[in-house]
Amino acid sequence: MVAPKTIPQYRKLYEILRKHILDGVYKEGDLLPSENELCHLFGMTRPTVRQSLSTLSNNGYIRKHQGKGSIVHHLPREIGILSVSGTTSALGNRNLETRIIVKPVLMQWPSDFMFPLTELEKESGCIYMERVRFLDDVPIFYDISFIANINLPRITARQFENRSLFQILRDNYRIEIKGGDQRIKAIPATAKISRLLHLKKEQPVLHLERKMETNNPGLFLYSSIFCNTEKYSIFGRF
Amino acid sequence: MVAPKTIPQYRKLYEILRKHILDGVYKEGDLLPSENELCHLFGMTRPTVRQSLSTLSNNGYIRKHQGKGSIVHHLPREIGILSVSGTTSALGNRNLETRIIVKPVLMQWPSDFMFPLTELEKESGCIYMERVRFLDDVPIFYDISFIANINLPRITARQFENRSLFQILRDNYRIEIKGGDQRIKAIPATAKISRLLHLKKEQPVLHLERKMETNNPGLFLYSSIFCNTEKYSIFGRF
DNA sequence: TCATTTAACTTGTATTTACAAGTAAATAAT
DNA sequence: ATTATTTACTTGTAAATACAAGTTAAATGA
Repeated sequence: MVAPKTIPQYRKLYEILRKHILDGVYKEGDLLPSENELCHLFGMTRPTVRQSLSTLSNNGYIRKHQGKGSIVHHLPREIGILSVSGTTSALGNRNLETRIIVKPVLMQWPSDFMFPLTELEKESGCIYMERVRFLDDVPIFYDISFIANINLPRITARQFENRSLFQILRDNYRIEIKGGDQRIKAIPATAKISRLLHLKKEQPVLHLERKMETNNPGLFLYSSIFCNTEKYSIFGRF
Repeated sequence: MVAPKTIPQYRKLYEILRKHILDGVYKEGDLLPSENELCHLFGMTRPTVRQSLSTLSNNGYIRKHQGKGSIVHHLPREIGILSVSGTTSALGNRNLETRIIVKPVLMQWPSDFMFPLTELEKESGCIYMERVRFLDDVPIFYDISFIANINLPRITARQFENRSLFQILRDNYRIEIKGGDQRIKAIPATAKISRLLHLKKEQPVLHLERKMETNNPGLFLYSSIFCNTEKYSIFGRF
């Protein structure tokens, strides 16, 4: 683990309020304390409080209304960075499991890679792995990940089962995802995909190709994700 | 048309920089003028300039780097609020066309509507329309729209061909989209969808169900969108 | 009683000031 | 010539202050 840097005040308040919303202290439709109340409660000035609320708003946790206040928005449940919301069953603490199909190995980048690569990335090779994620014992995501092998010592030796790749990168290498691009398509399931996701061949699956940016400039994470959207949908905000 | 309210300074600067980026004055990878330079150029203070840049960053037009500056990010092409990016051909000024399948009509909401509705919405009924959007004469989107009939006089009489629904709402009713939720699935094309999008039956299509929030609290736009993602992908940021 | 006005809240916009922290290029020392 | 160091720039964080504008409920008027 790596020593954390000093966390700014607005970030601390953001994390506190976010946790309270996710824990149900503030429920959907509730009014958050006003900006001035938060100032007094946490000993900050209004611009600092407003920065926290602005980030919460941008990330979809609240909606702000001039003259009224900040109202808690409904809560997406996140898996990795993907949000899913069930189309049939109600939200709840579902059993979530990750299974490794191909353990992390160091290899060359595929020649027809889905995103253009820099010279540095090409030279470094990539760490490759395949996982399937289950929700209530139903396979939902088949995830193929690529990371450039830049300053990631001993990563292939680490335990990935039931632990988020993002969490390992944050705890051990202090790498955080800052954002990214994605392409979304609907494709027919190949033989391999239908086998892994327990689908019939040619059945429609969602295909996401993602490039994620990190706080380490020049280091990107790439994922090709196949989703079974028969029972669950991908949920998003814009 | 409705008289516009006063537009805040940070919004003006946002629009100027956004237009310059879209027009290619600042190209991908370029460094924007520094915050202090923008202050002098536009006669604002740094917090105001920073608010513009922060919005640009949140909307994916730039990426900020401490110590370096603001760097122009690549540009997705937008159709309505959806962004598409070609998987084969290069970006360019494509021929974009909207064709009405069902003209706007006032009707009751479907009984099994995709989102829960408020009492006010149910009472008001909805304005319904169907459109298909073409890119280079290829049908890409089949869009079914629903709007609650709240304070929208004479909307069914207006011209919708080749003009964005969002633009009409903004110009005539001063309604702006502030954000929204969406569910994404991959489904097999029905007979109607395959006919409209020139696809084989059962071929995978992307299905988006969107609820869009407006600056008018209580007024939402709903869309059910079917996308042919064979040649183009839906492009997004997170 | 009912409608209007007022007052007390809320968030939105904007200025000014100060220092911290990251980057890159010019400068000095080896 | 090469390596450190300094310096000058960049964005990040934070405070204190002021007024505008939207919302709500209490106070006031007819």
